Amino acid sequence: MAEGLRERKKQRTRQALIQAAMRLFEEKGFEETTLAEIAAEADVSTRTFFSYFASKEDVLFYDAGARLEGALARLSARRPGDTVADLLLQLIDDSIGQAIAGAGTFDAAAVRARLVLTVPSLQARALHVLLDSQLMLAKALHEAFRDRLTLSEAGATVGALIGAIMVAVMTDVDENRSVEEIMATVRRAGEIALAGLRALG
Amino acid sequence: MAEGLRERKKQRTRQALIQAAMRLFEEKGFEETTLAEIAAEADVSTRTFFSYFASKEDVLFYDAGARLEGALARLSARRPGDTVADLLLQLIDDSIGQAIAGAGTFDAAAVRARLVLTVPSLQARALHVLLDSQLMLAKALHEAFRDRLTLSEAGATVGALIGAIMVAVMTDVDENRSVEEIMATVRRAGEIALAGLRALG
DNA sequence: ATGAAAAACTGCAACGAGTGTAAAAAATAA
DNA sequence: TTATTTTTTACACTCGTTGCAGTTTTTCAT
Repeated sequence: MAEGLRERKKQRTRQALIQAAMRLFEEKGFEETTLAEIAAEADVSTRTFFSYFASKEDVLFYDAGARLEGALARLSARRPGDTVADLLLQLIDDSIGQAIAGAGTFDAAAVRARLVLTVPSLQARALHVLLDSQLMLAKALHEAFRDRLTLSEAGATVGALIGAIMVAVMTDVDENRSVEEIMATVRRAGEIALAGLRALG
Repeated sequence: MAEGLRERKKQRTRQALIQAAMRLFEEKGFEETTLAEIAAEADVSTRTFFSYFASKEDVLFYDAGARLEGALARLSARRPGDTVADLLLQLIDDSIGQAIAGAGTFDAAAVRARLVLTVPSLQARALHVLLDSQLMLAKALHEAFRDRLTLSEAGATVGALIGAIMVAVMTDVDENRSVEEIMATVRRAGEIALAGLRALG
């Protein structure tokens, strides 16, 4: 773990950039925050920002990789008795759990959610990140259920579940529904998407 | 229909911009094509481009609005006997039909498909356009089946169907599957996503 | 037709994101 | 310490995008 000073310093710079960016995005909005400001706040040159993140948008999704890793681990830890639907619904529960857990303190997830809902370019980027995740999840699901699901079928399954939840939640958001209502919608969307799976076996 | 010279000229300029852009994207790639080149090819100033399209990416999706209109019309033309699943699968058939119909001549859809699959920013933008469409479709589906589907449920249904197809197709694309295989996957994904709907009634 | 009003187009200046490059600074290994 | 490797920095440049002010084109009432 002791990776040497160089590595530690890089992690510190990365964290500084993330925190500076999140703070500024929260405070003045995404488009109103300039890259120069983020770099200044993190005390590095503007150029250096780009050796840590490929774009201004990427900072916001700094933990996407870790999140995905967790989900993939869940899938590969499938126990013989688990059904496809059970395993996937577990993933959803996990995500909701994480969201609730982070509801105290300074919540990066909340800032991100607000930004993604209001800034078109961020929404687009979020969808792109989500698609990549779904492809990986599909692969993992296929591995976990080699006997029952082709890769395409695993893709359809993951896509149906995530797609159902995402669109249902967005309609709720458009209608200014409360958090409780949205949570209920997530459940219901999961049912709708996976009911077929149970029916088809 | 005769909207006057002004309107006709605007349509011509719009078409010129679209064709110039598509030709250049096809020829040299999206990122390699500069806005100045597109404008020059269409014989307008760079500045004028932006009174027709909000961004370079938007040109590629010039027909998204019309496509969506068509789908929405289909939904509102629901006849009393139609089930939700039938109506939605009809939409899918329509889209496939259009894709095949356009397979001759200079195919804008094919160019767009290739670009969307290879240029990350375009993929993100496409997903964003698709999400918006899904939200509208959900609203229309809700209107068409007021008695049976809440708005959230309509969202979940549309999201499940489109999500299933999209992710399944993308896994196929990643695996270099043939067009025939992909078409089969679309069918199968539709089944998986909507089987639950039939089961739930 | 003619001139005023509205709409569209243009050139120009400016800003910010992102990239290539070469030099400076910092960390590592010897 | 010195030599080597990695990281950071400054600088210059391209490109997408926007605001603005002035010019051209179309419309429309007379």
